[in-house]
This record gives sequence, structure tokens and C-alpha cells, in this order.
Amino acid sequence: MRRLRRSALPADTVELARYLIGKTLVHETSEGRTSGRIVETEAYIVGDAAGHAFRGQTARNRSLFLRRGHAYVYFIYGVSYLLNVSSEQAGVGAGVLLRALEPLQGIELMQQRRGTLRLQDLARGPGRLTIAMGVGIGDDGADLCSRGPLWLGTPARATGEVGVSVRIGITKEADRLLRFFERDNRYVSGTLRLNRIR
DNA sequence: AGTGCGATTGACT
DNA sequence: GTCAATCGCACTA
Repeated sequence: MRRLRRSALPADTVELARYLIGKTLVHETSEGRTSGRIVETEAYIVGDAAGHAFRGQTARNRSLFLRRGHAYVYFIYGVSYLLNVSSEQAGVGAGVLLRALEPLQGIELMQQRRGTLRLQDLARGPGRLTIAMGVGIGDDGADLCSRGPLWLGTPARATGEVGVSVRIGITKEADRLLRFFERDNRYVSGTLRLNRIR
């Protein structure tokens, strides 16, 4: 498993969201290494009313405006941290939300962090994903394509068919088909109906 | 300074 | 299946 170069990342938000399915997310901390296959993403594109960059750059969302391949981490509902990958050129605000992982390495550590043994629940859902991976607000702005502790890696195995659906949990722009997932993967979140869609 | 609400989760019927 | 918890942020005044 090797680090993905920035030049390998598609320079378009939707293409990147699809591209990241099957790739790996790795985090190395003092507790150990955790990694997982990315099995579900959502694109938050330029001009998207549901995107955090829609009203321009602020202190909170500035990482979304970094060139592609940087982490944007934010706190939501007073409960969860969510991880995005910035997706456009510097100064343009857009990103890809990582919604679910299939655990690969450090499963015991993930179980400890999540307080459950169920593999299927370790990183199914964007808030659970960050807990399992030990990702927090301190990782906001991290470059995922440099030699840092948090990085994107090449696929651990072949990627299955990629499905498309509407995004989950939003009210604005709710009918856009900007959610991507590996079909028939049990670590994907969402309802059966959503995940049947091609 | 006050207010409304959100890219969720876990508990509960 | 439904629903409350919880708090930082952005917007209004």
C-alpha cells in the first residue's frame, strides 16, 4: 500500500468522489496504525447550496479552499467530527465527504475507540469513521498527499462496481446524485433502497 | 447578544 | 421505524 500522489487525484470534485471509492485511508498515531478501504463518499461541488463553502470562505471552512488532497474536518450536531478531502484548486471551495470505511488494519484499536466489537459498525457513517480512525479537529488542514500521519493510499484489492445515489442527511440540493459507494459492500451506510440504485 | 439549525448518532417504541 | 441530545457557527440586530 503506497501513498497516492496529488497528481493521481482527479482535479474535479465529482470525479474525485468516485475515484476515492476502493482507495485506502491510513492514520498513524502513538496508539497504532489504523486503515480502511473507502467504500462511501459524497461530493460537495462548487456552487452547491448544501456545501459548507457556498457562502464563501470562513475560519471554519478554510481547509475546503486548499488545493485538492487536504483534510477538512469539522464538528457537527455537537457530537461528531466529519472528514472531507478538499477537491479543487487553491482558492476554490469544494470537497468530498468520507462516509464509510471497510476496516483493514488496527481493527482492535478501532474497536477500542468505538466501544463496539461489531466490524460492520466500526466506520459505517461519517462520524463513526472519524472516531474509529482517531481523526479530530487537530487534523483539519492536514495534507493527505504529503509524508504526514494521515494519508490516502492505493487500493488493497480490486474495487467493485460503484453505485450512485442522492446524498444523505441534507435538505438543500437533496436530489443531486452525488453519493458514491461500492455496491454490495456491507460496510456502506444508508438504506437498502438507496444502495440498490445503480 | 440572541437565535436557529445542521454533511449524526444512539437509544428507544 | 421515531426522536432527543448537544454545541459551534453564521446570520440578524
